[in-house]
Amino acid sequence: MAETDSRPTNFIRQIIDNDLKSGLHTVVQTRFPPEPNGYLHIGHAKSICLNFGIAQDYAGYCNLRFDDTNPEKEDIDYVNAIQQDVSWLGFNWHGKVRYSSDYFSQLHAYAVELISKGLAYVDFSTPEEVRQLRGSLKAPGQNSPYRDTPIEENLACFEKMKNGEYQEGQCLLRAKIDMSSPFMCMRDPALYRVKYAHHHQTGDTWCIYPMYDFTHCISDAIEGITHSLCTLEFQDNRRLYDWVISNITIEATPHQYEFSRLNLEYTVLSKRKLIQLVEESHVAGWDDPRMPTIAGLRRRGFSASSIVEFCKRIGVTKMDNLVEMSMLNACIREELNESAPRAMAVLDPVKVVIENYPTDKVETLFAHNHPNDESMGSRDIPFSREIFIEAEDFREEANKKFKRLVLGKEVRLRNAYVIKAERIEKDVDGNVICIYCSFDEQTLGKDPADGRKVKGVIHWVSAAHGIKAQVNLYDNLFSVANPAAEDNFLATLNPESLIVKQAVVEPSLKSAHIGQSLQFERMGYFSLDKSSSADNLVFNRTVGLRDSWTNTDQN
RNA sequence: AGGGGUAUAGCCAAGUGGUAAGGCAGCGGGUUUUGAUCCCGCCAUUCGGUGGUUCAAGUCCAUCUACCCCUGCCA
Repeated sequence: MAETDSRPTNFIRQIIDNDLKSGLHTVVQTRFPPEPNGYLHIGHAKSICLNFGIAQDYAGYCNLRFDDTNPEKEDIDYVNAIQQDVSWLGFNWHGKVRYSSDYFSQLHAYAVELISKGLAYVDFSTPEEVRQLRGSLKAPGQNSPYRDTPIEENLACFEKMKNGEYQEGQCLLRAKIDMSSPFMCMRDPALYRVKYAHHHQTGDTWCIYPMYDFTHCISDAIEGITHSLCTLEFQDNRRLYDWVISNITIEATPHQYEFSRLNLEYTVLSKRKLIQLVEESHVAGWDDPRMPTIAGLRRRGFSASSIVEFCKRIGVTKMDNLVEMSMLNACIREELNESAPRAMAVLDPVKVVIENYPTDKVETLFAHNHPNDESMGSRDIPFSREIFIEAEDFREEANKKFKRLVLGKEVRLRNAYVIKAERIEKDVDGNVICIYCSFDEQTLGKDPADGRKVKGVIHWVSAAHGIKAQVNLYDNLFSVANPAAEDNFLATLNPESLIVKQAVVEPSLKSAHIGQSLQFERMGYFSLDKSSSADNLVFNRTVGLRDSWTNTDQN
């Protein structure tokens, strides 16, 4: 298992340590609050690990709450998928699943309280007028003409809003705060808007829906959340969060703390962009193995523990960041190196005929399933006169740096004999279609008796016994490190993010199960795709092996 | 004079006045029937810049610079 031993330390945990020490809190309560408008991605995993991780380490609680205040963008399919992903990552939420919509009645009552206190009003300005009067970053805004409507009239109007007597966009409930505040979100922010939309939880009960800023803080307070953790872009909103809590009658005083969101090289992590990739079919779906979604990573072959480990390694700060993909890859490699059984698969087969090997002979060779772990057992591998090797493992001529098969030279067949390339056959285009070799029958399980050194080792599969399999090789979805910074991120999609190979794999792989991870020796780690069937194996490459040779200019 | 934030190695990130952790990447070397793994070693005289306080500053003060966020009836 890939796992660092120490507990994470970050500024949020330090705040909690202090709150516990000072007696401000005795129990820590957090929450993970996704909006069900898309699938969870690795950025959410960071937040999940932070919130649930804190609950675990401090013997507190973490709620799962769907922030479902905008029915137009949300869907029940997403709420189901999100629950699956959180569970798959290995976390258990406290009690039942919560929904902001559970609190619609209470939220409504708090809105009425604000109106009654003269702290909120119904504005009949058009969206355009509201925008005009808001002012700009440099200039203060101006009060709405509806700002001084008497309390009783506001109460009546809000009641009409709730009863469906106004059209969408005709009016909205606004907090009465300060139109000249340097915080734009404090310039009389919208609290409720009219929406005749069907809600996945509340159906058609409501035609007015509360805004995020009004809903989130109150939901936190209702649930007894002590530390409400969100990302940096909500820092300004914290003023509104605190304003609402301090102006309504509620006991709890949750506090919001912000950390930086995760940015990962060569991919995008914004819900909007991810939705676009799926809807415009640039990928095969939310669980396309190239997607940075939890579902995509899972199908790619990433384990939950490797994702949790990744989140542990990247830490939690307020610094903007762009994490290298190598960080994520290292987490899964480290784990799979220990846990994945080895096997041999030839992705680009070229035929090898061992001329001095008996025509009809079939030997059953033996191979360890793991080079450093005897407990993982062994398997049988058939060997015969005709085998397939990787096309790139043969060259007619090469310098001494090339430790594979070269015409006239020897190489070791993994788990088998040393062979020597004697001659080749080419097709009309000059492609090598068959390599004729001889083998040294004294070299099974031991070095040549005469002491000659054979440096290279290559993998192979018996031609008569190997089984066909589709192997999907994945590369970065985008060809630039930070696609989100591009004017048109779609223009930087990597056309070679998926390369499909018709491979030949050793027969033992017939018994692999869906989702199983394996190492194809010298090729990388692979996972059996969910589309696989007994007579149609499909493997996804999770990640390649670390390679200090093919990336140099040695070849 | 809009406001809110952030600057420690290629990337991530500890550090909370006492003399720069760790991980990823990279670079040497050893072992190896995976160019993998594993093992050994190297990788910030300096913390965005400049001043200042102090016996002592990445940590405190001043000032400058760069970058991110904020003008949805999205979250």
